[in-house]
Amino acid sequence: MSTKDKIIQTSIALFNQHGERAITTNHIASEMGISPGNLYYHFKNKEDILRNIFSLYKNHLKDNFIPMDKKQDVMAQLAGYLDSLVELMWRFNFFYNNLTDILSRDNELKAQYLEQQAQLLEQVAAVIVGLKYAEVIEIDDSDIVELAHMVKLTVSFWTPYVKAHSEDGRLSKQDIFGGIVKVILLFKPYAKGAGLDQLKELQQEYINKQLDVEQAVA
Amino acid sequence: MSTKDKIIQTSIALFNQHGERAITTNHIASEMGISPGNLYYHFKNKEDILRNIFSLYKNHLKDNFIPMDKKQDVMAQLAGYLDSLVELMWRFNFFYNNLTDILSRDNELKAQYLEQQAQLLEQVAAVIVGLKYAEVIEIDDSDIVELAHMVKLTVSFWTPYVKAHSEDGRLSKQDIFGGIVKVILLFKPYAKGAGLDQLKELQQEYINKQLDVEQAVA
DNA sequence: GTCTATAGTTAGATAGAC
DNA sequence: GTCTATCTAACTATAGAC
Repeated sequence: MSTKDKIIQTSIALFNQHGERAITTNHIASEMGISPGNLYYHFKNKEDILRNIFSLYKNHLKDNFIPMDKKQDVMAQLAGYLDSLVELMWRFNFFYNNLTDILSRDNELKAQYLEQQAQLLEQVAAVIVGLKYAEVIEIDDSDIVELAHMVKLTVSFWTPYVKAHSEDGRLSKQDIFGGIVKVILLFKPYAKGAGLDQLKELQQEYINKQLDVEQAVA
Repeated sequence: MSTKDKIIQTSIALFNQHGERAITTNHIASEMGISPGNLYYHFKNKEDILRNIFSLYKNHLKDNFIPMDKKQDVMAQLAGYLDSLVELMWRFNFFYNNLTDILSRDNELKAQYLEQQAQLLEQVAAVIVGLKYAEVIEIDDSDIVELAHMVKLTVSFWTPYVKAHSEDGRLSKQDIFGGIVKVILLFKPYAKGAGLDQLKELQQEYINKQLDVEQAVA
């Protein structure tokens, strides 16, 4: 791995462990065993590192949140989206913990974030519409965007919520599954008939993952 | 107002405007026209100020989130709780924006927060139970705590969510009403019959407040 | 591409006079 | 209770050698 990539990966790991605020460029360099000067050869400043991390975040969503295929099984696609969200919430959890601060310090990043989130809202709304047309759920059209916001809010802030409620402020991968259980909870009261049973089953899968002690804490 | 109280009020105002991270003890003193030394006469350090602000937060909830009276109108009591949440979300919005950081820096505050939030969870669950017994909503007992968590998550992180999505990163009091609309949205799909109509009406009230340009931006 | 050394800045906090 | 002066520590970033 190139030094540049290693700086990005080390930064993500340290930010997730200790929080973006607590980690300085010196900490990152020190953890890697390189000099601060070398870090600044590869990145203009800390914001430059954060922008590169955000690119990874964007790409993850671009690669995994592809539009629904109406000919395929809707529930299987939903499960795929939820799995990709698990990865997102785990890998970039530091980002949500300091979202307001990070965005307020960098207007360019903020602009990118706004654009990306607007697109994500569309995509989430499209999934809800897909569930509606597949008759998994029944929902007024006027509530679709509102529900999409709630899904986004939950995905974004589940990890800070868990951290705030854990004694040591730490997060395990299993905690993430609890967030997915909450996302499914958002859909569940709109479900009917066979759709309700499917959602309950899917929710139970994530409840099991959440409780599974065998689960690796990567 | 005593200098001590004025420091607390000024801190809240500055933290809400610029974020807790961006505001130093010097900024607070300067804004008040007092010396940094004077500020440190009244407070041991920045965390000491934050603990005092958290006391106000706790007291607000203690005074406004009193247990439901089953003999009184359930919907009226719900409306009262929601109004007190508006105040909470507005007045202490800086706190949620930096929740992870603030709690990770002060173990004593963290302990207080954990205790307070555990109690709040009970109270929110009790309200949901109240809505169920008043037959406003219909919900499985196993979902009540999950839904209570979602209410708490929404109340806590609605303001960071709005800030992250606003061009200038600023928040107006009207934005808060949008969060209450989301809380009601959480209940709505569980509602039935007359209860559904009442919830829709209540939600519409907050939608109107959200859109009302006359609303003061205190 | 990497290092050492360090400049420049700011935040947090204290000492001691009034 | 309030001020001035100041110190320490830490963080960001750069210069210049290798």
